Amino acid sequence: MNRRRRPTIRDVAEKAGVSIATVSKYVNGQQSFSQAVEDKLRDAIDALGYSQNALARAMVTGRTTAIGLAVMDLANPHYSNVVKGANRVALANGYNLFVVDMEESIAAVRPLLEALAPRTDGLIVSARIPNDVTDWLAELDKPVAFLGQPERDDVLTVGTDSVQVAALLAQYLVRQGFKRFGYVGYSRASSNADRLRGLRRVLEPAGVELLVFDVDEPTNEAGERAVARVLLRPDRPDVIIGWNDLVAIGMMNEARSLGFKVPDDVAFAGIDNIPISRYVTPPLTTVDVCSQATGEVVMKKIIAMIEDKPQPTGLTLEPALIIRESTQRQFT
Amino acid sequence: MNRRRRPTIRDVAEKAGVSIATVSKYVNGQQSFSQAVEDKLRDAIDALGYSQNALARAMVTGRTTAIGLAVMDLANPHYSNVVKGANRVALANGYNLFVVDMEESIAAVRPLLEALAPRTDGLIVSARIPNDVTDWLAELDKPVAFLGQPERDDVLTVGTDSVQVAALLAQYLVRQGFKRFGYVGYSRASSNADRLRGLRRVLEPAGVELLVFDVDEPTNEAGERAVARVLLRPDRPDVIIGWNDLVAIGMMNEARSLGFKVPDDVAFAGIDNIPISRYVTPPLTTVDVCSQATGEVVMKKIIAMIEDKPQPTGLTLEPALIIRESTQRQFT
DNA sequence: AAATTGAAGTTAAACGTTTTCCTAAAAATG
DNA sequence: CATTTTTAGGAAAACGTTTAACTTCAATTT
Repeated sequence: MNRRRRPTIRDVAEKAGVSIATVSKYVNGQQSFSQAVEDKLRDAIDALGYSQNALARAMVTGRTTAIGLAVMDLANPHYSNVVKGANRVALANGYNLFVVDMEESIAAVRPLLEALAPRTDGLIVSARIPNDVTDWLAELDKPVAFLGQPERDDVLTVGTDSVQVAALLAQYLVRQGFKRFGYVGYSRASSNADRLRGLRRVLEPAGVELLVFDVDEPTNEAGERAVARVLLRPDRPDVIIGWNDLVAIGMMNEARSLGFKVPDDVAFAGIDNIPISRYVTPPLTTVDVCSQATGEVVMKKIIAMIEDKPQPTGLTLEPALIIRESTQRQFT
Repeated sequence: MNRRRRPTIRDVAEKAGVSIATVSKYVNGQQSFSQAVEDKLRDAIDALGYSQNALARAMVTGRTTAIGLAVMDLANPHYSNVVKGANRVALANGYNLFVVDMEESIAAVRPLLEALAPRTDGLIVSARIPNDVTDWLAELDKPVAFLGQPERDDVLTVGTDSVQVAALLAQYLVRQGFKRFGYVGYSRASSNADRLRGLRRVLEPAGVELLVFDVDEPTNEAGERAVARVLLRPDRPDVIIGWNDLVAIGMMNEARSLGFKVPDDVAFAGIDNIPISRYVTPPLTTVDVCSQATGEVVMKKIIAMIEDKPQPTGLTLEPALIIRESTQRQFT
C-alpha cells in the first residue's frame, strides 16, 4: 500500500504562508479575508486536495454532525423504510446518518452502540434492547431515541402502538366475518405480547377463537416453515395473521403451493405494509405502521434535541388499515 | 438537556489514584498489574461507567476499526444483502460497519464520502460514481473498494460481470424459444450499457429482435408505469427483461392486471435474485448476482488490505441463472 | 491630529486518547 | 550481599482540529 498521509491543515497553512488558525477560519467561512490571503488559501487547498478531518474536528467541537441508527435487520424492508425516512431528514438538516445492522442479535448490541456513541451526536435504536443497555444509553451525554419501544418518560420514543395495530386489524377481520383466527407471532420480540393483547381485546368480546403459534425468526422462510402446522389442525383457522408481512407472505405462498385457495380456504394478513405486499398474489392485507414517517419524525425530533430545542418524550403515530385481496372473502 | 459529560480516562485515573497512562494500558490489556491497582481500576471504571472514546483513540492510533459502505439505495434488497454479507464478515473480524445511503443521488456522493473517509479504515462504494470522485478516492490514504464497477487496475473491484450476466439470461431465453425480446433498462446506471452489450452479443447471432426501453428509477413503481408502453406495441415482445427484479416484478404485476397471462402471453425475467422474487406470482426467473457473497468477499479483501496483506485488485464472481415459472412457457 | 473602533491574522490551549521513553522498586543472578 | 535484569507505573508528546484572547494596522470619529 502506497499510503500517502492525508494533507492536514498544517500543510495548507505552510503552503499558503499563513497560520493554521486562518486556514481553519477560512474553511469554516468564519471571517472575511484579504484578496491575497483568500487566493493563496484557495490555491493551496486544491493543490493539496485538502479536506477537513472530521474526527479531529469532532474532538474539539464535541459535535460530529452525524447521527447513528441501529436497526434489527436491514434485510427487512420495514427497517429499510425507516432508514429512508430518517436519512432524508438528516441530509436535509446537514447531518450524516450512519446505519448499523445488529443482525437480530440483541446480545451484540452493547458494543455496537458503544462504538457508535462517541462518533455521533445522537442515537436512534430501532429495537427492544435489554434494560441495562437502555439505562446506559439514557445516562449518555447524547440524545437517544427508541423506535418500537413502549413509551418511557426519560427517553424519546416514536412509533405506532402495537396494541392498537393488532386491534385495528382484528376489528376489520371480525367485521368481515372471520370466525377462527390464527396468529403466528414472534415471541422473541417483546412487542409480541402487546400485539396479542390487542388481538384478544377485540376477539374475546366478539367470541371468536384465537390459536397462537410462533416463529423463530421474522422472515419469509420462517413463515413458509410455520404454516403447515397451522393448516393441518382439525380446527383450522379461516384467517391467519402473521407477525409481519414477511412472515405472512411466506405463509401465504406455502399455503397456496399446498393447494389452499387464498382467501377462500384461508385468508392471510400481515403487519408493516412493506412495499412488496402489494405485489404478491393475492395482494396482502396489512396494517401500515408508518415506517418511513417514523424515520422522518424521529430524526426531526432528535435533531431538535441536539440543537437544544426541548421536545416531548413520546410520540405515537396512527396506524392505518390497508385492505387488499388476501382477506376479501365472500361469506355466504 | 441534562447533558452529563462522559467520564474520561482522566476521571478514571483520578478516582483510582493512578496515571492516565496506566488506565490506558489497563483498558487495552497491554500489561500486567498489581492486584491493588487492578482492583481500583476495575472499580473506578464501572463506578463511572467509563468506556473508551473511539474518536480520541482513532486520532492517535490512526485506526478506527470501522469500515464505511456507501450504497445507492438501501430500499433495494440487492443492496440489503450486500450489506448483510459485509456486516457479518466485518463483525467477525472485529470491525464495525457503517452504512450510508446515497439515495440514488450521484451528485451528493462526494460530501458523503468526505464525511465518511476520516471515520473509517476503509471504504466500500457500491455504485458507479463520477470519475473525479473515483480519482479522489484512489488517492486517499485508505483502502477503497468498488462494487458493480468495471475492473480498474488501481482499485479493488468485486462483483459479477454485467455483460456475462445479461448474456447468460439471454442464452437461456433464446434456447427456450422466445423470439421477440424486450429490455427495460435503467440508462442512468452505467452498467446498463454492459448489459445491453451482453444481450446483443447473444441475440444478434440468434437472429432475434431486441426492443429497448428505459425506466427512470429502478423500482417496482417504475416498472409498473413502464410496462404498458412495451405491451401495447404492435410487435409486442414475448419476453421482457427488467433492469432488475424490482422493475421486473412491477412490470409483471401490471401486465397481469392488464389481463395478460404470464408467461403464456408474455414472459418476464429480472436480474439480481432478490429474496422476494421467489414469492411473486409467477415466481420470477432471474440471474443471481451473488449479492451476499459480494459483500462478504469485498469485506474480506478490504480487511486484508487494511491489515497490509497485499491483494489482487479485481475479483469477478460467477453469476447463476435462476429458472422459475415466469419464463416457463410451453412452445408448440 | 489624537483617540477610538474595527478588521485581519496570530498564538496557544484544549479535546481524550496512545505510546515512547523514563524511573524506581522488586526480583533474579552471581 | 552486590549487581544485573525485570516489572509496574508515570511524564509528556503527539494526533488534527477549533477558539478565546491577543496583536497589528488601517479606517473612522471627535
